[in-house]
Amino acid sequence: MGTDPTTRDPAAAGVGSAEDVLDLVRRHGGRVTSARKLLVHALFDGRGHQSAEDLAAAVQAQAPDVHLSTIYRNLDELEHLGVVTHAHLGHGPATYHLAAEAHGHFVCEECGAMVEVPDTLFSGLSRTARAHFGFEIDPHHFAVLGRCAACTARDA
Amino acid sequence: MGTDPTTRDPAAAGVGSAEDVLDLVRRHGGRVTSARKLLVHALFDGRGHQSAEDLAAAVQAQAPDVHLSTIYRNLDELEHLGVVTHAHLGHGPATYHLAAEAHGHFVCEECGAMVEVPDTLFSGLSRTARAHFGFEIDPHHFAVLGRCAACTARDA
DNA sequence: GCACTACTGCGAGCAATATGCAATAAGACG
DNA sequence: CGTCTTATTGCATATTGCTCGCAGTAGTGC
Repeated sequence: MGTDPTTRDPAAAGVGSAEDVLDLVRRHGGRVTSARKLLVHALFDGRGHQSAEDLAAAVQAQAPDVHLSTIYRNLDELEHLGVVTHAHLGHGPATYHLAAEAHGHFVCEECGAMVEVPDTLFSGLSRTARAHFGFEIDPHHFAVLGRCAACTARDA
Repeated sequence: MGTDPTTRDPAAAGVGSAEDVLDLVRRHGGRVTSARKLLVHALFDGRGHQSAEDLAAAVQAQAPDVHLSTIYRNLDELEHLGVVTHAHLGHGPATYHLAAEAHGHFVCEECGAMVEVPDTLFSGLSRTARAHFGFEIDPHHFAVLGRCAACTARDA
């Protein structure tokens, strides 16, 4: 991956809709269950940074007795398929989103504000990391902490 | 903070030895207990990235019934004093080290290898973050994930 | 020494996530 | 359409990393 915006699994590339994802699941020998269907739709609908619990709530709005562990298991599977990824934005729960929408995050340690950051911002770091350490960074998984503009101003 | 290498709390600056730390603790109205003394020594001795559990083990080698919760409480206090910081290098427990030795981390998602990264590597990102978002990054808290040279080579 | 209270050990509690198991239901096949 | 296979589920329970309340202990100023 690195800063390259394409997804890891070639089969997951070009997955543009919930139906595409479900097709992919089927092609991998998976079954399209109602829980899975609802979860995938929740991922496409509620575009953003949803925790497993958020997603569970969204799914349970349609099918109340889908269990949280089912959500975790399905997120796990979708992650293996390269369709979704999770990111850690702080000390709380992880947030899940479509892999195709991967981007970096800045999170304010003081107020918790979060900024979505285009990958291009990391290209310099990406280059030096590769040059100095042969390391291919993936700037999406962990947020970069710090202090947002507002808090920096207030503290000064 | 940002990429600035000095520590946040001016009182914690120039703390170069376990005794210095204990003095600082005393000056802040804290007591120098045996558990605390051992913990601070463990932090100075086992230079590196130790989890709370590691540190507990080191302390317990001398005083077997120091409880893990005491370790956590003391680490917390030392963190407030600006003497130590913790970093998250992956999905496991946090690692603690002296704040004066702050540095960035690259962690390989595949093999778990960790590279300590000088702050200078982040100066470009630091600049663009400030310029584009007014955001002062602290590149120490969360590791940057990715793939190390060995794994990148093997995968290719 | 003595009192005062920070600190400790302990056990319980918590949030986020994982897992073993028996019951269920996709979906391939006839 | 019925049957069979087995992926998937719901549930309960476990695990991990960390936090908290409490009653007892032990540093420190006097």
